[in-house]
Formats: sequence, C-alpha cells, structure tokens
Amino acid sequence: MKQPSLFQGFSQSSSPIEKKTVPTAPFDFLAFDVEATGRDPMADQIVGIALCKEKGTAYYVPIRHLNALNIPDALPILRDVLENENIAKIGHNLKFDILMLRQEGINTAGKIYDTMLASYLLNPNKQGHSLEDVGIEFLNHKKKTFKEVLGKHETFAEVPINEAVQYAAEDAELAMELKDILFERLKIEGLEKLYFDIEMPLIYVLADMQYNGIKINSNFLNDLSKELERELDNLQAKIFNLAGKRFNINSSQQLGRILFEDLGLKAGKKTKTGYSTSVEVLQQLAAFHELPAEILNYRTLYKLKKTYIDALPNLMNKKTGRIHTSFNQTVTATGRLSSSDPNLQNIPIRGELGTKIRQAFLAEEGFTLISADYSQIELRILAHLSRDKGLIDAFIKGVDIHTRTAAEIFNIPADSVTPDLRRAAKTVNFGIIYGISPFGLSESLNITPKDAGDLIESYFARYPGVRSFIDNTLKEAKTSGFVSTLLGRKRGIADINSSNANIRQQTERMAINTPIQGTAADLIKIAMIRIFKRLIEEGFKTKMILQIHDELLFEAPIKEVDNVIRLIKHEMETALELTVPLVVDIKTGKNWAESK
DNA sequence: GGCGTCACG
DNA sequence: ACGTACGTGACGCCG
Repeated sequence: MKQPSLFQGFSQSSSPIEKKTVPTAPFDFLAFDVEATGRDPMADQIVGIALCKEKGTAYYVPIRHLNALNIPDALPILRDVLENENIAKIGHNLKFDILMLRQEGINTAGKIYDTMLASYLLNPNKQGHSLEDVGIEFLNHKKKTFKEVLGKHETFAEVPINEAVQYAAEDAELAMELKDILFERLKIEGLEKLYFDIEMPLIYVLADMQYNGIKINSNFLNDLSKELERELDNLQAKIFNLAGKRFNINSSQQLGRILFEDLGLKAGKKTKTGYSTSVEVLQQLAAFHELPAEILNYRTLYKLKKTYIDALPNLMNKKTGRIHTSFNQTVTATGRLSSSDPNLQNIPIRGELGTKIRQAFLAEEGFTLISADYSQIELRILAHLSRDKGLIDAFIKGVDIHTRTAAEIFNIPADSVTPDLRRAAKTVNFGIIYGISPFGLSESLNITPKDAGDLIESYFARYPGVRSFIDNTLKEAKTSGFVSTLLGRKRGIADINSSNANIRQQTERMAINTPIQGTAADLIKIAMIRIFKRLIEEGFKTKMILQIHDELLFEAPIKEVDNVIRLIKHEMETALELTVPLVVDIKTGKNWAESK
C-alpha cells in the first residue's frame, strides 16, 4: 500500500522543543552520553558528559565529580552545540540524555540517531538493548559494564576520574561506531522510515510527556489507605475465623493447603508449584464455602492498596510534586510502549475503588484533563488488514460491532441479540485478535472446546476474509520467519516451524496478534507526533501527559479545551487512512475518573 | 530470581 | 497427548 502522505506534517530535521537557528555547524555529527548520579532523569543530577565527533577520539567533561577537577562552566558552552539543529546527535537511549539536559535548561535539538532504538527495531524480541549488549552483538566490542565501573561507589560522581573518563568516553565513541553499522542494517531491513519518521521523533514526544508528569492528590490517597487498612484488618480476622487458623493470606502455597487439605475443597487446576488459587479457581469454589470469596475480596483490596494507593504518593517528585512515569520505547515485542516506575498504563478503572483511584489523578488549577481514546481500534485494524467485507461494512455503517458479530455467529436478527449473546460475541472478537483456539475460547466462555470450535467455525463462515487473513499471515510467517505491521515494523517468529506443537501454536498466535497490536501501536505513535508538533507550532499550552495504548491523556488550559479537542480528534482519526473510519471518543473532567 | 497472581489495554 | 488465549509491570512469597 502506497502512503505518500503518511508522514507528512513531521520531519525530524528539527527539534520540536525549541526553535533556534545557527547558521553553520563546525561538524555534522556528535555522539554524546550523559553520566548522572542515578537512572531517574527527573530526580538525579548530571555528573559529566562524554563527547565524540569522529571515531578514534572521544572526550569526557566532568561537571560534578567528587575529587576531580570539574569544569562546571562546560554546560553553557556545550549548549551551543547541543541545541544546534544542524548537528545530528547520536546516542544510546537519548530520551534519558535529553531529559537530563533539560534539567539544566538545555533543549537538545537536531536530527537524532538513537542506537538503542535501532537495535530494538532490528530485533524487538531481544530482552534488553543496553549499550554493552548492542556493542557485543554488532561490533563484538566488549566493554566494562556500568555496574563494574561503579563497583562499591554510591554514584558515578565518586568513581575515580581516570576510570570515569575511560568508561564514559568509550560509550560515546561506541555509539558513534554503532550508528553506521546499525543504520546500514535498518536500510537493508526496510526499517529506515519507521526509524526516522516515527521512533526518532517520538523520543522528543515521550521525553516531554515524562517531563510534564501528572498531578495526584496524595492526601486523598493517604486517607483512602487508612480506610482500607481497617477494612483489611476486618477481612483478615474473618478469613482466619473461616479457616480455623492464622496463616499468611498472601502465600498461595499456604492458602492452597488450607483450601484443599484442611477444608477438603476439590482442587481443580494445578500450577508448576502446586494448587492453583487463581481468581477463576476461587470463583468456582465460592459455591461450596464462604472462605474463597473473602480471599478474593482481600486480594483485590490488598493489591489496589499496595500497588497504587500506598505506592503513588511516595513516587511523587520532590521538585514538581507530580508523578513522572518512564515510557519505555524498546521493551515490547509488538511495538507498543510500556510504562514503569510507576506503571501508569495499568491504573485501576473497574469497580468503585478503581473510580476512587482515578479520582486522585488531577488537572492543575485552571486546567482540565482531556482523554481521547480510539474506539475498537484493533478490530478496525483487523477489518483493514483482512479486507473482510462484512467487518468493513459494519464499521462503515457504524453499528455496534459485538452485536453485529453476535447476530452473525448465532444467526439471528440484530435486535434479538441479548446482553449474554453480545458478551459471548465480544469474547469471540477478542479471541480472534489473540489468535483464537477452541480451548482458549472455551475457557473464557465456560463452554466445551467442541462448542467453542463450532462458534469459531461460524465466525469464519460469516467473516471469510478474516480466515484468509489468518491463513495468509501464517503462510508468510512460515516462509519468511517474521511478521510485520502496516508500517513495516517486523517481529521475528523463528519458532513458528517448531516440531513442538505447543511452541508452534503459541508462535502462531503471536504471529496473528502482532500485526494487529503492532499496527495499532504504529497508528497512535503517528498521532502523538503530529499532535505534539501542532500543539507547539500553534502555541497551545496543552500538554500531552499519558499514553495508554489506545488512549491519550492531555492537560489543557480551560480556555483551550474546545480548540484542542478538535485538533486531537482530527489528528488521531486521520493518522492513517484505512478502509474503515477511525473513531475517537473524547471525555473531559477535573480528574481521570470524570474524564472517562 | 523465578513463580503466581492480578492491575491495565 | 499435550497445554494455550495477545501484550505489559508490580507485588509478595519462597528457596
């Protein structure tokens, strides 16, 4: 498919963060690497900067070393080079360096080459993409790890200066050397466009989102924590009473012994290590004893308290009073982002407590949160990729897709679809995206694998394009050894020809899911880059603050809301031109619960 | 550090 | 005959 206009509207010839023109550049490329007191770019301090403008020579400028002759005035001097749009920047994990420099008031600009991202696009299945690993893989260059250099020192600032120089300068030079070989590989693999038009510009967007952070109401969460503390105490007493003894409720091993040995309940599923006590198992057991239901209550409360309510206030940044997550661009095998420290992509939404937790995420005084989420994005992408007539027709007509599927697979008129049938059809739709199997579907629908198989058959009879899409994807995967997204992102799937049926089938499901999930990831990344660029160019004060796979969250001055909503909706809905319309739902509110 | 569990899309 | 829904990250237990 030809998409000449796909990337129109953004190029990365300049940093979107700040415009500044410098007539000539003394050199074309600069590899650099910021050393810091820690790994949190919003809290730690720059210790020094390594620089390399050509292979063979690299420098290290100590800024805040202990027991060394520092050059604290180096930063203002380096600013001219780092902010020069005509000097391309090379580095490994540049988002970190960009954020560290921003703390010092330096707005990195210019075309960027991130060697970590290059390694990721070349092999998204790889576990990590540290400079050490990438150096070994592509240049057979072995170097000391950061850990080894740090030794027993508290921070890099304490590492003896000659060791620090060796280590840091080598990093900058290695990035410079890697750039050429990785870039060559990207061209060969046809990943150049994805790299320069999407992943590189996205670095600036993600850096800005992390920098912005999100406001939370810690007092509210702390009060909620005390309330839950009491509730958990009560639940614990009740549980010990029902069990007839005290035990560690958080130990699934101890719980298993209570349920299946002491109380003699019938054990179903097993895990590698013993009895399963998962939600599904406990729900089944709830019909026979009071204890399992109370355990489930306890677990939910405990989880939400420990993971969110207690954790979030402690993660508030001291300087900004906000939460700054880390958006990881080189983690997932499909092209999605991930979020960590804290993970803001899995904040609870279900239930009363989920609502309360989301109420704690706030807009600043005078601002409003805007949430914009793609409706049924993966099914729309499936419709596009499969060219299935029925699926395309459903989205063009704008009908409820799960109701439509229910009508099709149960062979009844749409207006006879009951909520239960719709729910079943929804599960089937999800199953298709996950690489459906009769067993998997039977488990989630609580029906026999035979009935699940029949349901799948009638789905394929009604949506034959989907079946051929799956067949074609698998066929191509088996011959080429990889699958790709609409924008050419690739994921190797070597095990698809495995003689082990389990491994082979698991790989087949990945092969089906990856083009769908990955295309959705490509799509929202394009939208993010375009929105980011326009917000700056058109002088809006609105900030993008979170991405949750199919949703973007913004913090907007109240005055801007109407205009910015139009902008966001337009850019998201037109980020890619598919054979089906893209629909974005917008919600606004003072907090994240309202803006849902 | 692996495993089980469970929060999200 | 086998063991499965796709993709993540955080928490606590246990060895």
